[in-house]
Order: sequence, then C-alpha cells, then structure tokens
Amino acid sequence: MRIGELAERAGVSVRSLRYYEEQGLLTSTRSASGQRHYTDDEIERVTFIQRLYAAGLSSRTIAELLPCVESPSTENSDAALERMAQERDRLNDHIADLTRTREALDALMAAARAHRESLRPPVAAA
Amino acid sequence: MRIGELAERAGVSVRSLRYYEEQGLLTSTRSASGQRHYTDDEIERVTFIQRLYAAGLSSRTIAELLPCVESPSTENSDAALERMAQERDRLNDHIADLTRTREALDALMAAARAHRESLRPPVAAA
DNA sequence: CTAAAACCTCACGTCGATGTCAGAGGCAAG
DNA sequence: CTTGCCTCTGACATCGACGTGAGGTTTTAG
Repeated sequence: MRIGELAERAGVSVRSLRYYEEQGLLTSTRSASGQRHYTDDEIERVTFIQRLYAAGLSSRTIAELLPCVESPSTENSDAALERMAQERDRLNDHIADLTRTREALDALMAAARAHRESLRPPVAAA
Repeated sequence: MRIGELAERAGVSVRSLRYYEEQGLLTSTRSASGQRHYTDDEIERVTFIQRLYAAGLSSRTIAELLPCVESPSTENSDAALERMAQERDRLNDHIADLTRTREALDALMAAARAHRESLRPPVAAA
C-alpha cells in the first residue's frame, strides 16, 4: 500500500510517517518513481511506535529499542535489552506517579462534593 | 521566604516559579522593592502544580482547576468540578494506556530473554 | 562602605513531533 | 490528453514549558 493508505489505516498523518522514516523507525520499499510502499505489517509497527511515543519515549530511544523488536537477540540484544528494562522501569515509575495524582484528584473531588452537600440541604442523592 | 528559597525547597527553578505566576497558577506578595515573598503553604502548592504538569495537564487547564483547590465550592465549583472529573477520566485512560504499553514491553523482554536462552546453554540462572 | 549574591523585568533561544506550504512529478479515469 | 488526486523533497512555522542572558536594583555578608 502507499503512504496515504497506511496513514489512514494506522490513524496517523502522512507527515508523521515520513518523519518516522527519517528517524529510522520505519522503512519502506520505493517504486521506480520513488513512491513509498508498505506491507500490512507496517500498520502494527506504526501503532506500536505511537504507543511508545505516548509512553514518553523519544524518537532516539524508540530507534534503540525497535531493532530488538524486529529481530530478537541479534548482536545488540544485550545492550538493547538493558535499555528496554530501563525504559520499562521509568514507565513503571511514571505510572505510579500518575496513579498518585489520580488519587489526589479523587480526594479533591470528594472534598468538593462533601463541601457542597454541607451547604445544600441533604435531598435524596441525585 | 523569597523566590530562591521556594525554588530550592520545592525543587523547581526560579524561572518556573515566575512562569507559574505569569500563568495565574501562583500568587505572591511583593515587598516595597518589588521582590516576591511566599509562605510555607506555597511549597505544597508548587509541588501539586508539578504533579499536574507531570500528568500532562496544560497551564490553562491547571489554572481552571486550582481555584477549586484553594476555596472548595465557590461560584465556579460546579463547572470546575465537572472539568476536574473530565481530567480525572482522561488521566485514567492515559494510565490504562501506559499500563498496556508496559505489558507490551514486558512481553518483548520476556521473548528476547527466551530467545537468548534458546541459544546459550541453560546454565544456572544468573 | 563595598563586593557578592539574589532579585527584578524584558525578550529571545530551545527542543521535538507535526502542520503547512511551495513547486514538481506520478498515476488512474474519462 | 487532461483533469484531479496522490506523492515527492525541502523548508519554514508552531506550541508549551522552560533556559539563558542583558541590564539594572536590592539584600546580605564582611
């Protein structure tokens, strides 16, 4: 498929796909006229890239991890696996932090609701 | 305390504190010469602001929520509470997404390790 | 009193993932 | 062949939370 179709099916912009290629996250075969062509597998790859971006990884970091995804355990595997564990730990810490923040928001909302109910007469719970 | 001390105790830069004030997230009393002064309470407020930034909220969104923190249930409380619930939900979704990503990373690491062990002779687990 | 350190207000620089525009070529349908 | 849509490269624009430096005042330590 060509770049437009991949973009639509993966739910990203054409611009982003070209950017991923520029960053070494994605490859494409070129037709004689220079147009990029992709296989269906690339859809999954793109969504995974998006997932890593959403997890706060940079292009450079993703580029370090993806070879490990492609071909498990080549030469780089040792370093890549360590890098991966490191990013997993960072992500884990981040999740814990966000969870605490969510709890803080919950507490604030509970306090606000309680305060409001202390003002209005306690009608049947809406 | 003055801005430098608050910055150090809250673990942020002086620049950030001025920026927060510019965005309406933080207030300060000014001395005759124009220097900012803060109370101990502001430390907690700043760390909470940082927490919200880490949760992916923008300055503008934080500015909408903080009044609700300051004085629970003023006039704005109804809209602010809804805004808060909305952000909590967004955060919740984000946490779920990150958790899935963490699981994906775990799976990848497990696969890489398994692949490696299938090559090297199964020595005693290091 | 004096020098160092902290503070003030602009205001421009940065970084990373994308948007967007320009100018040119490719490809299928009528 | 032409019309219209897709694609190409290249390059500048954007946005948000700061970093950083200039140029000047205030506070503090000796």
